[in-house]
Amino acid sequence: MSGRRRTPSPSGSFEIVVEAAWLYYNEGLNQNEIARRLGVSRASVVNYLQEGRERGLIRIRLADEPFLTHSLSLDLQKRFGLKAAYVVPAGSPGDDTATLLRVAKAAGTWLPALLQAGDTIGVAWGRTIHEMAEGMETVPVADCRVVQLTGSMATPYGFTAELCSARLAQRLNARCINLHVPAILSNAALAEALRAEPLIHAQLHALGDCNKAVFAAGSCTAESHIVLSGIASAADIAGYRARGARAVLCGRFVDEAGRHVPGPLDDRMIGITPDRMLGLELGLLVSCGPDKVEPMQAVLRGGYASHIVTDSATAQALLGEG
Amino acid sequence: MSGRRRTPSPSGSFEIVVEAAWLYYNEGLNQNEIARRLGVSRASVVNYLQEGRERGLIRIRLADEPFLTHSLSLDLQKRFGLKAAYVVPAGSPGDDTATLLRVAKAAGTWLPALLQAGDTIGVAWGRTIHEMAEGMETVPVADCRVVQLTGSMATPYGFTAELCSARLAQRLNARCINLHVPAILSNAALAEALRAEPLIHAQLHALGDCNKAVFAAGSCTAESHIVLSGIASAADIAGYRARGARAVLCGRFVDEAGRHVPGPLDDRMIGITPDRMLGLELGLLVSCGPDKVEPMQAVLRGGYASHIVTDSATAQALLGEG
DNA sequence: TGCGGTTTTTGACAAATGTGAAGACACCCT
DNA sequence: AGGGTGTCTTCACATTTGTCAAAAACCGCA
Repeated sequence: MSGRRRTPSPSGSFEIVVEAAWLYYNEGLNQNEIARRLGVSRASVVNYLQEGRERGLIRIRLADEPFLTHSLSLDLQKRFGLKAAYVVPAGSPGDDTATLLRVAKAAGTWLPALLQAGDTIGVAWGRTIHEMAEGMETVPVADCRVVQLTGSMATPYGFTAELCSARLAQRLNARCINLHVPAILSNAALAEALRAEPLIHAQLHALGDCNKAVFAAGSCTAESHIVLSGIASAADIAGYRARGARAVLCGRFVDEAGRHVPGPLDDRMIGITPDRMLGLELGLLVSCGPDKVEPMQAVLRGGYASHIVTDSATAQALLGEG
Repeated sequence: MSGRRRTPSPSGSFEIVVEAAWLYYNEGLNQNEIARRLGVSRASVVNYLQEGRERGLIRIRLADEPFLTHSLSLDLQKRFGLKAAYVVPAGSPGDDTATLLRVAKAAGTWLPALLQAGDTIGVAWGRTIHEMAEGMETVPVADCRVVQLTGSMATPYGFTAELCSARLAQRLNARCINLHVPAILSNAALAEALRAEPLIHAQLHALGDCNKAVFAAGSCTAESHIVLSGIASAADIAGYRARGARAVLCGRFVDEAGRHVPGPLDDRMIGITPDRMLGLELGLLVSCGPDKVEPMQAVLRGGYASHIVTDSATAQALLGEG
């Protein structure tokens, strides 16, 4: 749990680390007894255990059940026709970052249970998704692919669409299929030309192989990610909003019922379209925060999600209105 | 991990337990910080965490990988054509009970990963199997059934075939199909009559639905379980052994190549036969100890197992001879 | 409102765990 | 052989965690 420790290197024999960890976690001995049995000082036992934790030998997690069977979970499930809803406690209200990290963490621990060997998982872009991939443990999924659902974009934050998918792929020991093009081009002709490029074409084609997807709901306001990252201008947003857009899903605008709201940007964008995100085996919506309530509702009504991860305050808000 | 604690009851709100556990295990705060945040004494935090552990909210386990990728594991896998081999460190040599508990524990943590929704799991009888079921955490598997592969028997130990399957079913939240008849009758006619009983017949029929099985290898000697529990006499064993029997699999005798060795007891026994244990999706052999080396080799050669759990000393012995 | 009985919380102490600097050890290079 | 270099271990101390008995809060009931 606590901070860095131990002398540098990866240490000699792993055997003894395993033995110490076994005695400590499986047999419940304390460090003194272990030290005696192994014939080393207790401090060494501390080091072995530390190394075990660092190397991922020791896995500590909270059970999923309490979060899945919470009354808010069941309500969300029923209201929006979901297969399951993971609701984490909101924690300190006001601290949006803390809550976001909780939701991301929860998504990261839950995700492996939702995957199977052979899956192809589409991944969207966003802070939550990024934190999810970053913070999760490595859990190999056999014969698995991760594909990037949207093109790249200028990054006002420290992460990119590539990073989201690459990191997740790494965590799952999956092959990563990136989409090495900008999310938006300055004109439709160029976008069209790029889409026709063999390499890009193949990558876009791979999107059709996705049987599962992980995404967030983006807000459709002047402060949204999509504006800050330069995909759309505040004017664009205003225009879309006037035409009913209430959420952003993988860069595309959708209205309050989750229907795609086409517009001037579509032709210039490269990435998955909403129609292709319907009917997947798994659609995992990972989002939270008061500003995401409206977009989440839109995405949920559109039927894009079969599963959701959020916090209790957001869940309450989702259920409260309408 | 440590001993009993806390005042009796199941405590009021679970919310705060979850919150404390989240802060402690997911966010790495120490108990003082948590106490401050929650506005309670640190002692209360200790109690919440204790309760979380008791209620199964907090799951601590060692990763499977090190045990599956150990060189002995790979050797076993290759030598006996297994899909995977879980080899735990032998620990204190000479202390057979300690090793058996390790193997049982390992089997219990590994098993859920080998199961899927919809499985029907056949379960044999034995100390190892019993300890496995007893010591494992509850991990619900959807739409799952556990069936008892052998009839019941007098119990010189504290457990029965019923208990093995019942407890495992409980751990997996599975339906349990018991076989409420003696494993052995005093004469073939009676056994025949029992087998024809509608209720028993249906239960025996259910054995055919098993797609997975968990079993141990029994030794074929005068000291074996099968003698101590009164199924066979020392004389029976001697006879079978003279005819090549080297192991006991679910109460039936098999030779060094794992072929069924028929004999006088078969007609009087009620339970699965070796031929029906071949070709399952999963055959999990869980055994260890020097006396089990010969029987395990027989069972492995017979192709009954696709997966195995054992300790490193036993693994070495299995590989060493022949 | 006051009173047994019970559950929950807490403060003070005890035990277990974590840390940093110093020491031991092995290995390699000359 | 000698000395440098890096790893691994250990000692002495700091921090964190666990325990117990006593106090506080709670609850139903007269």
